[in-house]
Amino acid sequence: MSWTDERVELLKKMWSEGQSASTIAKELGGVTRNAVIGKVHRLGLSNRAGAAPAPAPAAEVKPEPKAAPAKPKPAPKPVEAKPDPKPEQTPAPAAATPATIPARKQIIPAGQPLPPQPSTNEISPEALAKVSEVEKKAKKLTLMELTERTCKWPVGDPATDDFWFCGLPVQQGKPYCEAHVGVAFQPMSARRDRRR
DNA sequence: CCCTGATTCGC
DNA sequence: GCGAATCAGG
Repeated sequence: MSWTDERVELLKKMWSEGQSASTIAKELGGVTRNAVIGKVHRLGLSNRAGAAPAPAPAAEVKPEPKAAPAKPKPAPKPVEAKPDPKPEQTPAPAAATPATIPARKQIIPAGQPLPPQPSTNEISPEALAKVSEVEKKAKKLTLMELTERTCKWPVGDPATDDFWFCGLPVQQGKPYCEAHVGVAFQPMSARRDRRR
C-alpha cells in the first residue's frame, strides 16, 4: 500500500482526532502503526495540532521575546490590497471545533446477544460513577476494531448508530476495562479494595 | 505484558 | 519517502 492522497487525508483526520497510530493503521489497513507514525512525522504533524489548541490567552508564556518566525504554515496568500467588498470571509469564531468529535457514523449489525447490561442497582455507586466517567474517555470502537485486549463493553443502543464499544485497555485476562469489570462482576457483597 | 509515540537508518 | 527495528515511557 502506498500513501495516496486519500489515505494521507484519513491519516491526518484521525490523527488530529486523537486516534492512536495503531488504530489509524488498522483503519487504513496495509500498514503498521510504525508506518503511520513515520508518516505522521514526515508530514510534520507529530504534534497533535490538527485542530489546534487555541492557546489560553492568559496562561500563555512565550519565553522568546524575539520575533515569532518559523511558523509551519503562516503564509496566507499575500492577497491584493482590497478593502474587500465581499462579505465572504467571516472571522469564523470557532474555525476548528476541537471538543466534540463527530464520532464515526457507522451501522453496526445489531441483533447479537450482548453482555448483560447490569441493572442500575446492586452496584456500588463508585463503580457506576467510574463507568460514566470512563465513557468519556472511551475509544468508541466499532465491533470490528475490538481486539483481545480492548474493553468489549457496549454503550448505547445497538439499534442506533449511537452505539460503540468502550475499547479501553482491558484488565489482564478480562473482557472489560477496569471500570467495566467493576460493574460487570460484582462479587455479590464484598467489594474488595481494588488497586491496580 | 500490554500499550503509546519517537527515532534511527537501511532500503 | 518509507517503515521495521528499536528506544523510551505508561
